[in-house]
Amino acid sequence: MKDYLAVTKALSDASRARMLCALRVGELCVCQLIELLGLAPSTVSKHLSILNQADLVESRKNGRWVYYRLPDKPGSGVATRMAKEAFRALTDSDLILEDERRLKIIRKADLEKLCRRILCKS
Amino acid sequence: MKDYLAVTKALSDASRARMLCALRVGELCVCQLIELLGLAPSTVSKHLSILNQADLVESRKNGRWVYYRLPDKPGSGVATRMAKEAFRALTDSDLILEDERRLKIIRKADLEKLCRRILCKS
DNA sequence: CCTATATTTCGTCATATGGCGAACTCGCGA
DNA sequence: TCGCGAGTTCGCCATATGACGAAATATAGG
Repeated sequence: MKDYLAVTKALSDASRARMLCALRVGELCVCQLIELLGLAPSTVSKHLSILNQADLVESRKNGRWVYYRLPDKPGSGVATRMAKEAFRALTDSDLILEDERRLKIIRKADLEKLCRRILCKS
Repeated sequence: MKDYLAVTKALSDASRARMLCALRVGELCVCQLIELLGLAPSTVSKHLSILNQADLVESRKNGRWVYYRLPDKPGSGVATRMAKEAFRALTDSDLILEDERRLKIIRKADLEKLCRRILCKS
């Protein structure tokens, strides 16, 4: 029940659901997710921590940047199964489709410039 | 996204998850769920309302009693799919197994007596 | 009709959650 | 080694959530 609640609570937030869906294209840097969602860095970081504790994402540190991704070996646990259904439920969502469109642009941008842009905003 | 959030939020609470699992044995009267969970009638009613709005349960009124059940025709929507995974994740939970044990006793009890017992408690 | 009663609705409270900015951490480059 | 900067942690605030009891609603039975 504990695992189940961690996963379902993690999935039951729009921002976290958007992040998960975004990560289907491959691993993303935190600053790319910040740009996608338009939220404060601290907020995005917190969301990622919640997803991580529910085993819905994994992370990798590379220099100054931290990359998040969907689990490498999708296990047979609660997280994998529920995430799969979440994806199925959301792929047709306007919000998610719009995110995917913007993601293409964001991924093409240079990470250095992307991060600077976030700094200018705040 | 709206439907998705309604379903996942509804599923991400222990009491509501227990109710859903309990309803797998068949329809149950509100007072039976009150007895099972040990919560106040108003609290249980609120939970059922949330499950109902997410299309996770249906209700039927019969005289003084209201019966709740899992959807008759399990559609192909978000609710059905996510509920299925919830069941799969929880069937081995100690809490759910204990609930199933107690449910057998509760279902044998007379509804009149059961309701009176709740009144005495509160 | 009037009463008893199963359920729901409403108001209230304590806690949980999501958001932010400030301060901290840690790795890279000057 | 010093600072810059990406990411996290912390503290705070506003709102959402889950719990209860009291009051409202609806229905069976006298």
